Amino acid sequence: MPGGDDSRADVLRVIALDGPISRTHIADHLGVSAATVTAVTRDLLGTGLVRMSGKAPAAGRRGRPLELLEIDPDAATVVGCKVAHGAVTSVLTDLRGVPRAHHTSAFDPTAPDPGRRLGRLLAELARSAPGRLVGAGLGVPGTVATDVHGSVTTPMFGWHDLPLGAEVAEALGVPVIVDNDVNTLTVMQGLHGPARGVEDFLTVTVGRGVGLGIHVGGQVHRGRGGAGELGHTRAVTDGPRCDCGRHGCLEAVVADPALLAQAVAAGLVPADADIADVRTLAQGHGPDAEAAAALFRTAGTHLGHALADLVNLLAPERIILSGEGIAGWPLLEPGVTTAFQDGRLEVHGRTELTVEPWEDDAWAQGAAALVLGTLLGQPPAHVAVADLHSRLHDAEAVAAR
Amino acid sequence: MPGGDDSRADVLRVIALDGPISRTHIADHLGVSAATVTAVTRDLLGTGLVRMSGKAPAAGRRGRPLELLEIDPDAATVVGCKVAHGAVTSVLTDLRGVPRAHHTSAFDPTAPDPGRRLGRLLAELARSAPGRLVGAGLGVPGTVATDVHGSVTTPMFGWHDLPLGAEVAEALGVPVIVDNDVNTLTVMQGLHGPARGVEDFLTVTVGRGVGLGIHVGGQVHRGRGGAGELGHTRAVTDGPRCDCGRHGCLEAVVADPALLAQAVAAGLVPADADIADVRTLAQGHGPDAEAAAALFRTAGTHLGHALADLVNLLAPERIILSGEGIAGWPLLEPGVTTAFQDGRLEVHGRTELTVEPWEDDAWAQGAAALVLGTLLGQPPAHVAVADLHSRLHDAEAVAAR
DNA sequence: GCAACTAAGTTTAATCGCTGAAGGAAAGTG
DNA sequence: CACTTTCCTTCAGCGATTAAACTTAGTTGC
Repeated sequence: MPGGDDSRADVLRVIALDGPISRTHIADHLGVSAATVTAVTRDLLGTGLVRMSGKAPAAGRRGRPLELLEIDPDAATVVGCKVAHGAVTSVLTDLRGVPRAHHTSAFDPTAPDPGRRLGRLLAELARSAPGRLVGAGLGVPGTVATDVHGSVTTPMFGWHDLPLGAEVAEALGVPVIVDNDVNTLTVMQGLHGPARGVEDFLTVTVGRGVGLGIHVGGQVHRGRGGAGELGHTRAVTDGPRCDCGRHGCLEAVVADPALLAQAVAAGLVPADADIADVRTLAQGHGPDAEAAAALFRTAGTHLGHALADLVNLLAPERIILSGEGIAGWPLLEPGVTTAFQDGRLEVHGRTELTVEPWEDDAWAQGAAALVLGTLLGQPPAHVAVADLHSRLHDAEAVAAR
Repeated sequence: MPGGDDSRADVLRVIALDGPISRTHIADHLGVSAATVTAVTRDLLGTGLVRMSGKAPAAGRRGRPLELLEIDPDAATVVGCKVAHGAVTSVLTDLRGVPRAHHTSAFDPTAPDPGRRLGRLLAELARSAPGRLVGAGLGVPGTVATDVHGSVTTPMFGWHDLPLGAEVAEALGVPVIVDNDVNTLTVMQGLHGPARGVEDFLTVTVGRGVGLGIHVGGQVHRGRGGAGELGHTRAVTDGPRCDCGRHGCLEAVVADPALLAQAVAAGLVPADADIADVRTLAQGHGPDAEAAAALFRTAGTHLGHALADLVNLLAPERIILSGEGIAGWPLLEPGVTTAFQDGRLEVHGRTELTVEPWEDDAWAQGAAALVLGTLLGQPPAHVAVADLHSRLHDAEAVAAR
């Protein structure tokens, strides 16, 4: 094989991320010689994973024009999927991570046999794939063990060490990577989002719970599994009781259910209201509106403090704030900004805070990106079925038939 | 050069860390062929960095005996140094990181021109080095910028962007690596301490302040510089004022000065007492002793909570607790253990907490280990003078004369 | 004491990935 | 049409690595 497996994956990655791109630029980008790139791309073109995509004028306006190379979108397909509370959102992407199809299905994670049902659901979806399926990524709430079965523990779903990855992999017949949903979003940021190319950043999501994705040294940090439980760090001494049994957890003071409960308890909204009602109220006028707005401001302050502490601990270049709860950002913003500024040490004053209201699609796209990252040379996360690369080679063999 | 620079450093590292060791074992360890190891070790033996150290019986009790190889302790020397408040503690180590000489000198970091004074001090020490000096590591409190000058900002010393690394490097004529002192201790753990070989662990130090060393993915995490400010995360809502200007910082409730201040304020000890007096009191009997013990218990609870939150965030395999303040461990222990158990999520129940009462020497040894890590193939930290490796090659040239 | 055996370490020829240099290809320029 | 510029390819050579054969240095068993 011309160009070792490493250069191969390197070149493929550059084409996937920065394509369409010329061979000369790939060589510059990777710091290898043009000769190497010629050899490797010849191979990639042969397999059908990569194709030519027209020409562009040379750099100095004269000279031989560039031959642009890009991923063939129809050569291989990856499934990305976010498992949420009543529905799964899925995307089919090509090797660039660009979505080719979207799908949302009702899904009850608490009903029996969720792994096999999800597997069937995705297998059905995968039939419409434009290229050969080479892998699937799943983003789930809860903690994912670092074993080969992609075992998931999600109390909210009643899942305890559910071998989700293995079961879906069996149904699909391709490798499956399972990860915490916040991590999938984090991977997404690093590949296509505002944190593209940033080594150290954090993703914080607010919604039903509070999540944290930790990206350090160019990779998502998972620890021994279950890292990122920002929601269950202590925000308030002797605070309200949290679902986890402890008191004063961040989640118990800033997540949507907590805010809703506070509003109900204060008699601001009826017991059957939802969080959107509280937001609407808070954006109006009058004493009730001000009381509601104050709830958000206080929550924002707690969140801002938590973010400041994260900056003090990890010194990231950037924090990206997302999740459904960010729909209430204008209400949270005053509290967050003030506490975030006050809580940081001076040396960390340059950390940027970005707010990104991602849709569910983005989480699913991140799950696909997780697979792509592994295919394109990043260390694997939780792989449920062996060797993704061999699978890609299979795909090449088929494409080259 | 036989064996690329990479294999060379790999082999040297294995010999340094696991030596005395046979060629066959090195090959197994690195996953390379015996032929490669033969070539590389011949070269290393030629330079004098490595030497033979006897033989050992072969694996199956018969067969040719193993020829053991080890680092020549006299071939090269590294200086490690911890700059503390009234003194610097230094060690000279060989390439294994084993100390060959210790030294402590009075040093006033607040007096003028600290960089040049430290440089002269270390240059004097380095004269007694048994081998050629190849680098120096400095551990300092405060935050170290990620520039090439090893710039340090330590308010306690009145240092603001002091180019400590560059100044010491000029005096010594060798590359100097500067890092936060907790990070040097952390590197030490990973190489020779209880966290040897552990990918993800944390070092927490308690004393004059509260420090945190973050080791993830096999490396110390520094973020954009100044990561690990655990002491200035918020432990108590509306807590006592901290030196940093904020309120309720962990440091303001558990560090030695804070405990002392509390004891003085409660009238338990006179105003000119020190923290050791408070500990002695707390270990006695009577109402004052109990009141003092309660202070430690409360502080321990705050510390335990902070540790639990770190576990929830980062899911490390292990936390190592150290620092001068750990002299009071029997007093802190009840609070720490309870809060640490209560505060962790169930999934993180397996994280181990180890208490290690390191001496100042260990910090200095860690600073030396920082240089060794870089020499032996780990990514560099903050290098003040270019290319450590070329310096090692110089050393080889001399040794091979 | 001497062959037989075993395991460690060395030598050697071949392979592999990569590169520099030279050259070919495709455009614009005068 | 020659000339320049830039991109891409070809090709010989280099250096790191390896598998396989070989040497070395011990123990074991007769």
